Amino acid sequence: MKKELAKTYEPKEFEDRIYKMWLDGGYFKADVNSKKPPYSIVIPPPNITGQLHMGHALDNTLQDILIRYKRMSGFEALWVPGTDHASIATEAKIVEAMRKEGLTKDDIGRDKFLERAWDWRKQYGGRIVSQLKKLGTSCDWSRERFTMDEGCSKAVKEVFVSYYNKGLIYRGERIINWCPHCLTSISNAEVNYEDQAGHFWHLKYPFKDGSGYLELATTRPETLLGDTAVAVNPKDERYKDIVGKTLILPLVNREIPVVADSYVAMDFGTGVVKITPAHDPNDFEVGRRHDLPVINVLTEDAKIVDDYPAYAGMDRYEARKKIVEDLEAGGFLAYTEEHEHNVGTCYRCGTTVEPRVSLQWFVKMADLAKPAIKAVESGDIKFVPERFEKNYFNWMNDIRDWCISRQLWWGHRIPAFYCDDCGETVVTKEDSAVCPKCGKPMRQDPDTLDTWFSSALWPFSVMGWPEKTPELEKFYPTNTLVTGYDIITFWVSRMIVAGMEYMGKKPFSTILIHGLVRDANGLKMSKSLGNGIDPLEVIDNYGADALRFMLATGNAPGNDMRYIDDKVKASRNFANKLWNASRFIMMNLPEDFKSDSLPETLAPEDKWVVSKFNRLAKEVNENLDKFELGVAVAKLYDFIWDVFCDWYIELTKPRIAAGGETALTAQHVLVWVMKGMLKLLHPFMPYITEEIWQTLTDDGSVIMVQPFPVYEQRQ
RNA sequence: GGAAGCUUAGCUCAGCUGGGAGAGCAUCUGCCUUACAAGCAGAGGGUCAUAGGUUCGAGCCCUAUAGUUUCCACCA
Repeated sequence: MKKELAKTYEPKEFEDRIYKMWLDGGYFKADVNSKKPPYSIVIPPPNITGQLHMGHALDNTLQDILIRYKRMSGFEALWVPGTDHASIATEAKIVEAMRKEGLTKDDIGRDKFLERAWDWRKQYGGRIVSQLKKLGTSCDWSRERFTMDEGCSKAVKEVFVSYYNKGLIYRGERIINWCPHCLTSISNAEVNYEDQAGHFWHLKYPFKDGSGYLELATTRPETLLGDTAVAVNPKDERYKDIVGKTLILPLVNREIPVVADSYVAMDFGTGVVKITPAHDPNDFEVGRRHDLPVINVLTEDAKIVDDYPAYAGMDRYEARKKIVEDLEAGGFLAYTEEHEHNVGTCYRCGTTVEPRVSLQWFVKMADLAKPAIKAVESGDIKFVPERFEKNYFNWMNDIRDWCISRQLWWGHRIPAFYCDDCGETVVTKEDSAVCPKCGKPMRQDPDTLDTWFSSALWPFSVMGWPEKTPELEKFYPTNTLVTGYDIITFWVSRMIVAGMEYMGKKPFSTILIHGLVRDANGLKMSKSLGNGIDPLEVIDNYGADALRFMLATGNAPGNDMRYIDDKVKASRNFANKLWNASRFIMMNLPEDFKSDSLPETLAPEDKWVVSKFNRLAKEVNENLDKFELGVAVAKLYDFIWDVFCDWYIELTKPRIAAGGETALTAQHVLVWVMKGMLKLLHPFMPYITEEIWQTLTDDGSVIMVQPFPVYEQRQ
């Protein structure tokens, strides 16, 4: 007696059971010694602070479809999972938790802080992993990695030291983006610009010789305190005579020169710019060209420094208000106009960033970028869809040096050591250093590295680099990277750079780019809007298969999609249809039915459905090979519902009722096509196909390791 | 300032290298027909944004325009 399928499709009844069966069976594990051709994917590591959201669900569904397809198609398929330590995000969580206890970082010190952070990671870092499992992801969990585990940390040190020795990393005093809330530097990739309504204050700076005023405009009057010059364009006839004259800085009474610099646009504002080298990137450059002093007027949390008693301790906006009042009172304010301008904000916390001069570590990008650009230009690495190449080239061709030091404790500590006695610097993989000049113990740089520094090494650090491992040998370069377009500059570009530099090989062949999952109104899902849909809730309501199917349907690579509940419902209904079709077949099979192949003689409708199926199998393979997952899934839907259920099954009913030879033939064809459909559908809907397969075959076989149908021609 | 995407049925979207205008949901009609009402049979509904062009033939290729979204750069 065959096993029976439950009367109704209840995914909750079997999804967890099946996932456990796969895990216990070791079906997700990849074998480095396999003779099969390799196919590998490394997961974009989710933040340990994260909870599974729709973006993860989409990203990982696509990866799982590919990896299951390849695994069934005879490849040794490896999908390496892992998580990212997410330095800023995690540190912010810990700091916030401590704040509730009335503690600060300085109160408890670095070691205790890190203890807390690791505890936190132990407690919550696995959360997202177990959530990923609910989706049905067939990652090789025995190879799970963490960007701060021993191996990845070793890779980070190795790269840092080697970059340094090659002269590709330097430390220098530069103007960087500073987040006054996170209290750390951030790279220019981590700054988001947004339009904000503001003002344009026209100020009058008096000449020292009493010959009147020079009018200029600014959006940030509070930085006036740090002005060390005023600039005009050298070609500007209006101001030819005043270059070289001296002005008296209002409120401060500092003497500052008028300099000529081509950076100044003649047709904007009054054609006169106040120069504040410490608080504006362009002014910083002008200052360097004219050898101007750099006067910092803001503290790290963006308050006025003590040097200006009238404003000391005020935050930048408070100071702005007061300074404008004082300027007006002193007769230095000509007039004010409304002005919309772009303001940089921290991508983590949204605080307006403050350009700040400080000592930081940088990676020199220009030379490193060249092979990375070439790898894409030559077609060695392909973006799907292709148009995202432009995005990439745009960023890479105009690449700036990458500020990699962060004033944070959670992360990879910079392996640089300083001698307080003689100022010597040593960069080493060792945990401590002794000054080679004066023999004294050295002090390690307190800063940590940008999170993306370790992520950039991910494709090879997870495979054991810098050791020479069989994993690298077998599975590097990886085949496909699946990620969102929002992360091309942060992550994709830097992985290509690191891969080319350290492996001498691209990190992956194809980059499959997907879009965002938006809410039903087309808005970005976000915590602050509260419009996020929890994938776990959806799975609870409709099953993981329905969610996966929905995410793969009606969506072309690189395009955003909307989450609409009805779409999941439609997917669930489809699963239900398949469920019932298989029930129909099973309840109409004879007791001792055995079937491995098609009968010799087929009725016309049998031939028709078989030929339709073969064509489907061929096309699904082709579509998957071209990453047209949405097209493949639509064809499966159409075949299963329309061709198979609505037509073929209906045609078999009278034959089954008639019994005899014609019934037996129909039964064989029904089973043969059903098994083929299940296999084709398995990468998309792994649970239901496994459940039906095991009930139908009842021989202990597992669908996830069955050969994927290619073009099953009858002999 | 530079670049890209999108505009197809009431709604959400597919449509691969140019030759049939499609799906789901919604609407309307009739069905609880023992696989499935999470369903079945059927119906209505589109100058494929606009204007030109290439072609035997254009939703698809080219040019321009409009609306919309996004990315990059950033001028005080």
